Amino acid sequence: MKLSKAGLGTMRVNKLDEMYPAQDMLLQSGQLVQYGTGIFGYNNITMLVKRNVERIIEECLNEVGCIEIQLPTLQPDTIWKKSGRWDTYVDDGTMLVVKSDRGDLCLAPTAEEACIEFVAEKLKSYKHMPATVYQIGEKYRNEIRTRGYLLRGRSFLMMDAYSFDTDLKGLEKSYENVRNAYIKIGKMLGIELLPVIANNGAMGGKKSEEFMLVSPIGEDTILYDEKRKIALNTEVLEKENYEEYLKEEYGIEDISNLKTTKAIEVGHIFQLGTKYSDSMDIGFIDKDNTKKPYYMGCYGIGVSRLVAAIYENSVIKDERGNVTGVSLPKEVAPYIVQIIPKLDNMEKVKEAEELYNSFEGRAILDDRDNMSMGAKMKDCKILGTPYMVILGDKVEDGKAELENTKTGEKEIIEISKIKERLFK
RNA sequence: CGAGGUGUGGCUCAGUUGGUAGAGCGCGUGGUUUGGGACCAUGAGGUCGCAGGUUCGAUCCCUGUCACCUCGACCA
Repeated sequence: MKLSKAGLGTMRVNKLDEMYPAQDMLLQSGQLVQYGTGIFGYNNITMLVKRNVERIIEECLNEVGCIEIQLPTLQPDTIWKKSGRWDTYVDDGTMLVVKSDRGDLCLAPTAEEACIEFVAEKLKSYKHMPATVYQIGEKYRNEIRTRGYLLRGRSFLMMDAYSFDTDLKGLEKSYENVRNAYIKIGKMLGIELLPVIANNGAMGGKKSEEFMLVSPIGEDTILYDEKRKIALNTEVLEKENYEEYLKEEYGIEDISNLKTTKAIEVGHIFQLGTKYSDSMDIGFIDKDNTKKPYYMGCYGIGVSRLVAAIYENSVIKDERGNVTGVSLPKEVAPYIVQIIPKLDNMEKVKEAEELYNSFEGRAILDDRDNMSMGAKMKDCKILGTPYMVILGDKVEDGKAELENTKTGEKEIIEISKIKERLFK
């Protein structure tokens, strides 16, 4: 991307939101555009970060045998009335209802009903299971209280997966399978996604864990011990018989000496059991030729929330603690390097152009004139590009200064070796 | 839905004890600049959220309304 043609508008930012500096910066620099409470448009870079996150999630789920599908976002009230959740969600205000002359519809807040209808015609026999399907799509919830820009909006991108098994044992296996994929997703994203024991009450069913990113801006409070690999959401303690729940489902007896930490919930996985199969009366034919309910699991990842969390987790500060920008993890950064040539030096401009081309779309060339080098360096950090290459008078031809924007480390390197260095 | 707060140019905000508005940044033009947010000159851009009321006159006072933000119950 050439910045002179990017139409990014102003990048200089004023005083930033103390709680969510990274997202305020995105808004002020035009990388996010707000349309209303909890409703945002994405500019090029934020959109591409989101797409990279999607791609990583897809790869990890595909690897463990999940099948990607696409369910409708606009859904008829009929399937929701079948499960009994229409009235619940309409009454509590989370459901965005669309009235039409052909009946009521909703902008789906989640898709258990749609998914079970989807598989009902396909997973007819025990021979067709286990099966896990997933989709990545926009979800809508008329949140009574939105919060933290993309962290909780009324419209958000969510990956939702649903597993179908013939019995509880199978469900436990499918659950474990997706759980492992989630852990890998965290690794691939370059962040630590921590499995945290959650209250299973909300969706019904047995086991339930949340995947959290430890962060001071998190809404949730967790109890955590890194060595013993125990983490649980404090809301579990509000549960009746929580000791029994922890022991039976997770084999945990001792929860003393856990330290308290704030965390952002980016994923949640549930063993639903037969709840929806029963309420909607949908199932399969088992070996003994009788109809039985599916054992179902459901698994979510808030993709847009994850994007927000990654940004907030990537802020860089100056000595005085002021936020000066972000440095995205290489794993999700759409542009890995930002090239800043001294424009009145034709040799440097030529070198910059060649380097830019060699990155085949993964680099930003700052070719804006009438702007100081220093200003461009600041802008690099506002866009979140992980590396900066400066081609100026201070280095001889054929060499450049390479800076890691996260650590601030700088080195003089031969231009021909930059690409290799960044992709190793 | 309960409690608080804020609406003034693209962004951050001043201001008018009531006489229809300013700054910095950004944007346009000409020129000088070019290594961690340079400068000079010049220009464009606002029915002061919206609707009523009081007043000779309202962006300012009153009432209503809408939008947005923060805190509670809900959630990826």
